[in-house]
Amino acid sequence: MAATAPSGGTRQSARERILDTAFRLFYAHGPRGVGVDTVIAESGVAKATLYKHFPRKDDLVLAYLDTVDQAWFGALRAAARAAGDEPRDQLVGLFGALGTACRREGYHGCAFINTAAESAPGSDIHARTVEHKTVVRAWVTELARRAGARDPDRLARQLTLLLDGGLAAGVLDADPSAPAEARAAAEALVAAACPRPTA
Amino acid sequence: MAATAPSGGTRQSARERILDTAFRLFYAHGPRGVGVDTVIAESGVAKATLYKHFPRKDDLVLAYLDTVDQAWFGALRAAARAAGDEPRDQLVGLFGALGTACRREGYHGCAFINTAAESAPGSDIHARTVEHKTVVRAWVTELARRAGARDPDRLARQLTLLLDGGLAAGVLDADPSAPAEARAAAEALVAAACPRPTA
DNA sequence: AAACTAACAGACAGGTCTGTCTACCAACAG
DNA sequence: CTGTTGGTAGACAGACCTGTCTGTTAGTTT
Repeated sequence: MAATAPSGGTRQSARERILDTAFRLFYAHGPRGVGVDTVIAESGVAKATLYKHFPRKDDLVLAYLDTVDQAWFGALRAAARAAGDEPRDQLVGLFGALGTACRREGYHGCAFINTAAESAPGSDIHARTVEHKTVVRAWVTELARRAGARDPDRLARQLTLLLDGGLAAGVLDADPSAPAEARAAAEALVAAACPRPTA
Repeated sequence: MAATAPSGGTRQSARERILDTAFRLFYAHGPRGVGVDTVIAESGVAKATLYKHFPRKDDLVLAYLDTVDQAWFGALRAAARAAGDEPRDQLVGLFGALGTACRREGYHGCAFINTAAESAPGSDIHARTVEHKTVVRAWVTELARRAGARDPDRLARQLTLLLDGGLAAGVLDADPSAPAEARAAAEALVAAACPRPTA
């Protein structure tokens, strides 16, 4: 999801260099589109070192997904908090993270959707992508509940659909109107689903 | 996007067999996840024959995208028509295609989003996926205009975001609640965007 | 009958992929 | 001084990838 790579000012350990490089390359080309040799070359690490930290390439992909999960979920929470204390406002505010991500150089849609598209449905990697979406939706559901939504599950599903739509559109083109319209639609849906205006 | 493969009852030509097989395999595993040899083996065709009809693998992928485009766009139009003559109802009705696709065996999300995720942004293939989404959105925009929407572009953008969200969710899991909620959200958005109720 | 067309069958080249292995080096702890 | 830890450098195996090439077979047209 086009989040910032974890940066380190000081000299990084081999593990960190591998993860940073993998993050950058995997997000840009998809895990399947990047060979282990490329990660090795660009991170300036020995092959044995990479395979010591990540015995199989899939382990590296899972670590990459964990990194993205933290970054993106963090961005969503930050955007929600920035919208104020009212859960109702936060439900709309979290779409700010979408706009921020979309404007970032090299934005290429949702890392989880993109990775899920190229992984087998039963695999560990696919399961991890599903898990991420489940956790995010659970968080939105809780927010919807606190916002007094008539049916929090329903509102959360609708909002995450919009969010995923905005992210999915990002893999095609990074048109900034998508996040803006997603936010506007979210406002309408929240207004329709929460009985009494909080203010 | 999980549309039906073109079927032929009689003996198919080599070209048709190649396209049908490519459709099935590419949709299930992604174009990059299927080797030309596999397409050859499963379609029972000689290698020279495949390369005669499709000089490069990319040509086969483009033909695959054309097939999906026809099938999915056709399904959208059919679902819209099935909802009646009122453009307003058609805007909601087109989401029926999402539910139908989602319930199909082997449903795996949107072929265009999935393919775009694994293709380079400047490539022919990527351009074709963008073109498809553009055409669909233009069609929805026209529908929104005929429905008397205050801002047809805006409503179309919001509805296609929902549609893409529903399709993107399909690559994670084929939960049938997603299409249902997408449709419900579409109803709310259409109601909010079209000034006077038609009836 | 002869020529042409479409397809089949499969070897082959040249490249890339993952993952394993050997050998070496530098820092540091006891 | 010696053993351990963490890293570098790169050869190697075995599989798979795309795309080309040779040769054969069957049906159709002239």
